[in-house]
Amino acid sequence: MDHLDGKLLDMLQVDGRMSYASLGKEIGLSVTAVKERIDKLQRSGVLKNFSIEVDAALVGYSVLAFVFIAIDRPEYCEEFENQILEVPEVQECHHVTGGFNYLVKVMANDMTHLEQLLLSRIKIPHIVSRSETTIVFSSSKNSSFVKCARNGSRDD
Amino acid sequence: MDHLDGKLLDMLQVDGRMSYASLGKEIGLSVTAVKERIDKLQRSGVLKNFSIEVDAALVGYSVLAFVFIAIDRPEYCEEFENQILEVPEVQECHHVTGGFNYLVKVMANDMTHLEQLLLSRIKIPHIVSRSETTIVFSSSKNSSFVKCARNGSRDD
DNA sequence: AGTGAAAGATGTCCGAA
DNA sequence: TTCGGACATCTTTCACT
Repeated sequence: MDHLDGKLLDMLQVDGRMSYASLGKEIGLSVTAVKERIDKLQRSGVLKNFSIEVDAALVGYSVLAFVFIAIDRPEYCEEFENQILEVPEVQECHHVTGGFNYLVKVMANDMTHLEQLLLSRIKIPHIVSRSETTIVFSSSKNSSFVKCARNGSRDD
Repeated sequence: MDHLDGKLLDMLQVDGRMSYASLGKEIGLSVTAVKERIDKLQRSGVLKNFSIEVDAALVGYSVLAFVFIAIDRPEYCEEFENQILEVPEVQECHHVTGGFNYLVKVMANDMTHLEQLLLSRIKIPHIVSRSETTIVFSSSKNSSFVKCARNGSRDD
């Protein structure tokens, strides 16, 4: 992965529909060379997939929350992760340092929905011993952009 | 936004390169009808943009952290948000409930880089009074998928 | 790794219902 | 909103450097 690959990844994150021709024009490569690089980035797993970004609020998820979870015993961790994988409203589940074991990011339609999710699917009896929920008022930044091109050469 | 729009959004989140023809085959609409719906979803802002997902670890971001931030005085919040917007390693910045004001998600190349980011760009003097950093060991789930289609009708 | 050219697939625009 | 058809553009493959 060199600097040109980084630029390709940055450009495609901004517009995943850019053609090989216009990508190539930006970095000075032919259509075929660009395609070959992108294919290779996909095969290596760096480019996980082509996608779209959806405005969660506009499709009805007006509540966002972060929930810290403490697990009763370490051997229950795998079971917890498996259960959480099944919950579509949970976008992220991180094993973390500190007084809790997991940090979970949850989307919900409203407070009632969040309450129901926490009670019925997240604070799993006999597995989760303690939890602490933080509600998001608003997000001044909420992207998934990963800067790939190193700075130092102009990218205009 | 009806059920078919929801299905389109779900399918495009999984594969943003699906052709109008194959999208149409799945939901029983013509190429033109699919294009018209997708254009409309973009205009309304529900579909924010076409993009790709990049594996952060594979491009060198091996450290992920969540940082709680307490702001000294409420009138410094805007300045904090503006400063944070400029930091590419900060993916998310949420105004939250609880003992802190903000929760920030940060990517870094390594621990040294994280330390440097915290000291030089996040724990801003005279604005940030207190912070608490949680390091991520591993993530069993880290997606940005937003389920848009309501359940009840089969989607095979 | 890179190139250009040809062929097939796809996006886009149109008039009509 | 939806459709099908016509045309422009893009993707993909190939032979070659």
